[in-house]
Amino acid sequence: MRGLLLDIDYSEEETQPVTKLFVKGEKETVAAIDRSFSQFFYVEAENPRKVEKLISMLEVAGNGGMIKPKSVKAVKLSRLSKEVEVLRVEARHPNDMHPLRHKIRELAGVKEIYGYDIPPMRGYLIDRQLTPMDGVEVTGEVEDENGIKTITLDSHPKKIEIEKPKLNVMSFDIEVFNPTGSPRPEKDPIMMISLADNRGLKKVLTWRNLPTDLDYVEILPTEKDTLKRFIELVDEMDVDILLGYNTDLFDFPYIKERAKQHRLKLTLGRDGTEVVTRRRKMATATRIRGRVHVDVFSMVNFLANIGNIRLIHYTLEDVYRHMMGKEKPDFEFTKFVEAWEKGGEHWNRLLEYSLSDAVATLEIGEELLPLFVELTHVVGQSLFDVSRMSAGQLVEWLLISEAYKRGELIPPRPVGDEFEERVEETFVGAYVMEPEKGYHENLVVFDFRSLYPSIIVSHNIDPSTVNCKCCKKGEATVVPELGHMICQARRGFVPEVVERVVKLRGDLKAELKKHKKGTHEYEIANARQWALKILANSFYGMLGYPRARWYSKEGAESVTSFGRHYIHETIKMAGDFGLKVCYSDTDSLHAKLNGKSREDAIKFMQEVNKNLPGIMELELEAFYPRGVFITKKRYALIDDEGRLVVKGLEFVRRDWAAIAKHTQEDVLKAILKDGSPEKAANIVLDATKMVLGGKAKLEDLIIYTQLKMPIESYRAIGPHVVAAKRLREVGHEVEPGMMIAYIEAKGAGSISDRAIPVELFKDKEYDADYYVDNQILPAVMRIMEVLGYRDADLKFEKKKQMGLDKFIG
DNA sequence: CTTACACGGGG
DNA sequence: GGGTACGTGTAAG
Repeated sequence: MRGLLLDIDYSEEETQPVTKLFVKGEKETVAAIDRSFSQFFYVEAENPRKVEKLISMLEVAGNGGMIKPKSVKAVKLSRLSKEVEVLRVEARHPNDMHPLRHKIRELAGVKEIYGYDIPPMRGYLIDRQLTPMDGVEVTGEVEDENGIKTITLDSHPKKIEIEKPKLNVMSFDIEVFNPTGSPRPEKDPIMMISLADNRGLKKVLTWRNLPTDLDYVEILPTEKDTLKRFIELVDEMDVDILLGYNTDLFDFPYIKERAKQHRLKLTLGRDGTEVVTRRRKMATATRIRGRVHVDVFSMVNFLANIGNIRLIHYTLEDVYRHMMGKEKPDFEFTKFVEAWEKGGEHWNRLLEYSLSDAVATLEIGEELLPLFVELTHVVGQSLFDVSRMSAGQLVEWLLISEAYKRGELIPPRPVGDEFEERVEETFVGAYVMEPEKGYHENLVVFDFRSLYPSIIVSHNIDPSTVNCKCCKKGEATVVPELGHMICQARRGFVPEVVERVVKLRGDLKAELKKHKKGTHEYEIANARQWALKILANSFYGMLGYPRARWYSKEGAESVTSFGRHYIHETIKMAGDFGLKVCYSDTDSLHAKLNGKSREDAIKFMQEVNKNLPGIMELELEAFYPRGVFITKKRYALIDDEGRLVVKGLEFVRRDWAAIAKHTQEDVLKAILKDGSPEKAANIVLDATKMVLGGKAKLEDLIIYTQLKMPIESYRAIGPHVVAAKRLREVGHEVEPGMMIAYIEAKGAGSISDRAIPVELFKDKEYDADYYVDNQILPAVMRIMEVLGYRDADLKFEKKKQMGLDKFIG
């Protein structure tokens, strides 16, 4: 059978490890079963022959029996490009890997062990050279099992070229009952589940029978039936990719708990299996066998981390506005209970809002999936994994795969002292210019994104080439300022891979010109070149990341040293051309047009590019009509479409009062949208006047902070802890996870002493000074002070009015 | 001054 | 698979 390798899964059947490939063919999706893969690692030893003998006789007690290696044999590989003979040890079972490695580590003469920290699924893909989301051919015996056709492989699956089938993409979203502020999965039901797919399906499943005229609403008898219907629809629609927004951290864990309460198995798997949630300390991810669960938020977050999307907040609403240029309805989470209980127009709006979340998630997902599918192709790991990886992890898995192909040993991930030592190692990073603080108009931003990959390639920077022993004096390249010697006799592994990525991208950019924008071919080639660009730009970060396998402090600092050299040159050229550079960070250059036209700016860029060596290229990021620069790494810009680009200012969060958040937002808009710092100053004055005059609405003063532990566990008694105690005193049930909503009251004592839960605030007087001095002013002052305002200028006081009017003209 | 705790996305 | 998420903010102590 030939088809698309949608996903891969590893499990155990009667203690035998089994790898399952889910292959989407023209007619159906099958599970191909491979029982032939064994995990392995390599042992480097002083005397390989002797150690080989020791290993072959090895027996370790563990896993309820005696563990023996499946096989051991000597092979010739390379380590940092130098040939080395090592022993390949295969394990009968993945669980044997750990005890075997530890026992072997203790054998006399063993120097290092490689490749033990590659999980079976990933190792399988690398060893078999398969690419998920790409063509595969499987052969073997067919049988039906659990409702899915199964093929027991009789040979290794083969990577092939295929016409890509259209995938069934569905998005979903849940709304949950939240009477205590934050919903408690053990108690609070799921009110509704919305679904949208790429074939026009739009549905809201709910179990509350309130009048509504919305035709996409399907009413079910109970919450359990609603969940069952969701599972049924996923199966019926034969979903390949299931999308959600923050579903890893919220929806799936929540649904799982609700299903547990109802003793319902969440059998979303294509083979009828339950979803598997891997709960890790900080991240959880839910896997659905035979389908790919993609959390759109994690893709968005990835693009935010690499600087491709820059927003103040990454809510679905904000991301949708930014990416699709459309508004979606909003619904206050504090109004959920009322809508659920009382129905009416609120109920209709809640249903609409819920569906709009699923629709927006689908649209954003469809926009981003091509990129992540291409990353999957290049990196060679599953879409499920790739969509959740950081840029550094992507590069690392690409390198692991490339290393394996070349017979290069995979360095272990650094642990313990090695990691600690690396953290201690600091080096001079990129050049960041002190910005010309304040408000500017007519800005152009260039970036040098390909700077670091070009440096790595053209200067051959690799863990093995910095200060190598092989080059004679005069042969190696000398790094500016640092004096490191870079080997020129031997090509490094990292630059070789970077070069391949960069070259592939160059080819694609040429191919792109052959296609018309908007055609399928163009979109695919464009996603692919984008993927390659992201990867190329991530190698440097990896070199300097203490947890990276191919870490090289000397390599990383050599890259930044060359980088500083080039950016300084470019800044100088911009100045000579007549642009006024007001900020620069690493590989970017922000300049005022300074009377020049946009065309002139582009001419300048072309001029620079003419004189740059190799693949190095200065690119136009965008023109920005207005901007305000605050400090290094903190600035805000507005583009031609009126979109705000905010860097380093996103410090107003839910544990801040709404009045502070709104004032900060309004201030930024006044400065950037209206170009009026004066208007911004007046906004702050009005806000402080209102608060000091006792006129603020209580709901704008509420601070939401989550109680993360039982009250007794707190050593530092913060305001939300005191507020929670007060709630408990009047008989409320207080438990970890609850959102505490409180207001600061006027009076004596610390902030904590005066934190009153909203429910108990009643006729109390709020602490106006706190809201002005600790909420509004800190939120806006960073911005306002670079515009020449002091906090006293923005705090409404009667006696100062006269002077201030004069000041702001 | 150091230490403790919370934020993000979701509802 | 496994893990030290991660960088930055306020208030308590």
